[in-house]
Amino acid sequence: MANNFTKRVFELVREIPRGKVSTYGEIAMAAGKPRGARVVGFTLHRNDDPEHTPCHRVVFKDGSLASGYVFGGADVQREILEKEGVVFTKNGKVDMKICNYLHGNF
DNA sequence: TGTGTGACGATCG
DNA sequence: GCGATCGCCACAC
Repeated sequence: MANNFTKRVFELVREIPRGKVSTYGEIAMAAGKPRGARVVGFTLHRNDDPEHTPCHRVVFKDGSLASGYVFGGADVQREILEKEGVVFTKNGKVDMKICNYLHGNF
């Protein structure tokens, strides 16, 4: 992690409790770059500290799971999240109303 | 130092 | 409602 921004991203992701998720956009906003959602994704892709960086808890703003999930695939990611208590809708997306950790946390 | 790229997100047609 | 396009910004080369 070179910048404070990147550092903040990992810090925030690590801060997500079990059974909760967050979005790239929310993390980017919380890290100080409201339009840096893309950078968040790219940063997590680099994944400096996979041991303490639960990137499976980071999803799209609409609740969709990230593409190219490195831990095994979108199906595995959904399974892990369900196991942790994250609620999924019948659309196969995360219920952001319940599980969005940073929702209204600004 | 400059250019290209991408785990996003919003807007346009 | 869905696909295509643009903008954004850190990082790799």
